[in-house]
Amino acid sequence: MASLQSLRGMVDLLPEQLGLWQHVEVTAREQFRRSAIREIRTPLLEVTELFARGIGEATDVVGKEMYTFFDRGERSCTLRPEGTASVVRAAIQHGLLSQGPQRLWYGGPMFRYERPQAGRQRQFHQIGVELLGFADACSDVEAIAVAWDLLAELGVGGLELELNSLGSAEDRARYREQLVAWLEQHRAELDADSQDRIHSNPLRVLDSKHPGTQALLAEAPSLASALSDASQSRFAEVQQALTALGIPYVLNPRLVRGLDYYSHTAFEITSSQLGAQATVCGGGRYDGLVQQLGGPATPAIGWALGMERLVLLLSQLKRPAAVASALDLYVVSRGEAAATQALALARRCRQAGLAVERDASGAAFGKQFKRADRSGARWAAVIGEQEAIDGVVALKDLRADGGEPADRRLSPEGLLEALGAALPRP
RNA sequence: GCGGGCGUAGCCAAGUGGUUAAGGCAGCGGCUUGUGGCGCCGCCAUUCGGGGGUUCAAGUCCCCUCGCUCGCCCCA
Repeated sequence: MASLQSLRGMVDLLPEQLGLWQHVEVTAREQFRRSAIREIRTPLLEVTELFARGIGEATDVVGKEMYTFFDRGERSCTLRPEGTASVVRAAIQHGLLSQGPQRLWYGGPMFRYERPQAGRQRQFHQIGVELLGFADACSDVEAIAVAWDLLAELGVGGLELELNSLGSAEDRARYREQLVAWLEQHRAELDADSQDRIHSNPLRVLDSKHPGTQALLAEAPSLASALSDASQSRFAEVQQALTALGIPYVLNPRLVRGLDYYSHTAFEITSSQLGAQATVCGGGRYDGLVQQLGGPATPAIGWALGMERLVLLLSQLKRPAAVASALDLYVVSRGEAAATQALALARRCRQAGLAVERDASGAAFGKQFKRADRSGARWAAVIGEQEAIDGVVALKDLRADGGEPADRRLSPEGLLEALGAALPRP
């Protein structure tokens, strides 16, 4: 293969596919606008330390999945593997939090060095929401509802909301001790991966898919029983609010999530139609992160949604979202003088708001009309040698049946007027 | 990082050791130098991801390599 290719796991998005993407983006923007959530954009590249401190040194993301390199100033830089740490960094850096709670969303590419598979790429795209400075249980549910309603609005069905509580930082620390002690006692019975995680990331052992380990875990101390009374009643509040909003959920006590910063509410929205990578949207509460990154103590909740996975679901739908506004006008011409007039006409019509394509081939009219037909345009404007001399254009309705020559001859302004009347104006 | 599957044209794809690499879509040209959708005709892979080997003979078998893909892992 002599020609150059994109890097493994880095995919091109072609015009044909982008109709769906743009539909998602427009719908999401509208959902955020209604939800009083404002956009924030942060750099794709950050100092490595941000992610190491924010996400956690022991996590897989930081430990083995980051695109990290030294720049010319010998600073260690990393392509962002997720969005939350950057948003929090930006909020701290610009004093946003001293202006009160922040309701923010972001979107764009993320990078993780993993083996690609269905629903997993090295460069992928997320849309995410971060509510900074919101402590109450209803805010957790508000965040979840924004995601849930966005997916509903897009018409994605068959989704499941999985829910768990990781408790407060103290609960988690206490439980961690219990769990490590128990795991140590049963070390020999665990699978190799889980053995490695006993000290580095014991909670993840709970989510092991190894059948033997799972069977054994039935006997392990449970996270739920380690929650303080306050944490438990907080979790109950979240569940009540979800019920009040009519959002169905299932409790998943094994849901711990891979990033260190989560506490209390953790959730994932999954689909059975995505293959092994079933999570479309995942998130949770991260009350400690802002302070950990040097900001004021700030409770927060957020989520991220995988664009590729969402688009995958959408493209499986029977009724794919209506895309691509067709062309209004296709301009056909023949001869040098006509080409200039065709260009001028196309430009004039574009200035008036019409979608116009001009055939630049100079080929036989038969060919040009074939392309005009395929372009999906509603009308064709014809400028041949005779029209060029007379300073007129012939207008032809491409939705009419036959192949008879266009008979309406109009001045350019007359054509504009005729089309303006025929087309619905926004 | 570890397993499985697969690489034939822009896309889909037949071909399972015998030599002229089916077919379809798209594209291009013509029937039709000034008028589209249908139809018909023609063109479009000196070569089967790349390299080496076995053989009289390799797209077909073997080895290596690159890539894609699915899964493990992890997560969006």
